Amino acid sequence: MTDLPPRWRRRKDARPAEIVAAALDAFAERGFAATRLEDVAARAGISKGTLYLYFPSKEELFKAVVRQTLLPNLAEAERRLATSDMPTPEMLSEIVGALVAAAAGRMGVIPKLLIAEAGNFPDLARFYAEEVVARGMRLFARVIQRGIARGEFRAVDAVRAAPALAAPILLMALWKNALEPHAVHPIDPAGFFAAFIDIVLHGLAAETGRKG
Amino acid sequence: MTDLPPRWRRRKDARPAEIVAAALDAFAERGFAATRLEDVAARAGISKGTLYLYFPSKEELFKAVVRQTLLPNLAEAERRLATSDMPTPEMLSEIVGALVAAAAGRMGVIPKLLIAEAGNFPDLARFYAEEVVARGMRLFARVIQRGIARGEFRAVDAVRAAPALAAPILLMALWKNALEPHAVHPIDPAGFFAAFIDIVLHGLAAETGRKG
DNA sequence: GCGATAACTTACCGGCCAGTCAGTAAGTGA
DNA sequence: TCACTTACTGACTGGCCGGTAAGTTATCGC
Repeated sequence: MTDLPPRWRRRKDARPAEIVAAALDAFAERGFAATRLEDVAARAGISKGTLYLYFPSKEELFKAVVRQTLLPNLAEAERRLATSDMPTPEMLSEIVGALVAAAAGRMGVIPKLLIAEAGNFPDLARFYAEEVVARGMRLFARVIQRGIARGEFRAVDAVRAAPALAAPILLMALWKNALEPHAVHPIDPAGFFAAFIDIVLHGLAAETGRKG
Repeated sequence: MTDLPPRWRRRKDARPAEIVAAALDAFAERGFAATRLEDVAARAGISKGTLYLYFPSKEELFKAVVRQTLLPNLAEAERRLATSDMPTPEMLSEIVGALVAAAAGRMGVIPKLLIAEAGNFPDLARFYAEEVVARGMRLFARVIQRGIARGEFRAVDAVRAAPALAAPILLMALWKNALEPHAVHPIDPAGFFAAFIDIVLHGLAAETGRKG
């Protein structure tokens, strides 16, 4: 008679990742404070009580979302940093291009969340500032240095120029994940990146006999 | 005997501006959702009830904060756009420099608030996207066009390059108003801007007999 | 099958805070 | 100085939501 499918299943292993994914979606839409844990639970196909079996509080869930979304991209960036003999302009273009693309996607909501909640989660803000932003800046500075050392770039101040490479990533992350859904005029990520990298590479290029 | 100062004074004219200023501070620290109207009232030196005499709801107060903080800067930007015969590189440097400086100051919290709350205030988000972002992009595109027309810049795609000029403004606004308070490594706004504008101006400069 | 276990649900609690309103006292003007 | 207006106060409330715990049911070992 009652061979209906069970009302729920035990899936202890899969839950945490599903909850984190659901929470990322929910936070992306409404922000941390405004999303109800009941909504997160519903998106994950569970009840609120179950959520508390896996995460002790809303705050800890938030931290898990940030860490788990960020770490794969951090690892990927590190991997890319691995030695490569390609010319520095191409290398720079590849690294920044990959990050701009990632920022235009799902990962881009993380900066948005962190910026919004920095005041309420100082430890997370410091983690992000040091482990992500500062690390990224060092990476960019090293790439520029490499170009200078190899005679491909002018002798600019690499440390001060590094944020200029981070800026388009941030712009793309926030535009795609906050304003564009409400805007009339879209930005084409590929076109924007092409124009940006064109200017930067021309701007950094070693001079070959011009005014100076 | 009781010549104490009065417990409060009637200051109908001054209240709204004071409340908006207090709210901007409070929102800047904790974000919109997490700030209590009682805190805003205390900062403004009034009671919560008084606040409701001037603003019908927390949402309307938020909108007033955004509009009143933004409009003076918009007007200033428009004014700067006014005809000027200086060379385009200098003009570009002045316009972007002024905006980067403004972003590093008080006005910078507005992008932060809007980005965080875009999902919850679609009309504000659209207003900002169209009236501020899109307008700024058009301004930058026009400046680049001007440089090209006068033979000072290479023939780049002005519309696609425009966001590259907006990016450092955004970076500065969010860095100063969200992450820097929790970070160890500061960014020097002037140094950053100098490096950025150096690269961009070199990158846009008309070619004078080099490889191509 | 048949407990035993633990993954999951549901109903509930308590604190917090936006928003209200009756009352109070600063100002006004005659 | 006194009657009147109104800017302002502050105690209160109603609903919302993070968090909890008692109860229910899938699953697994025997």
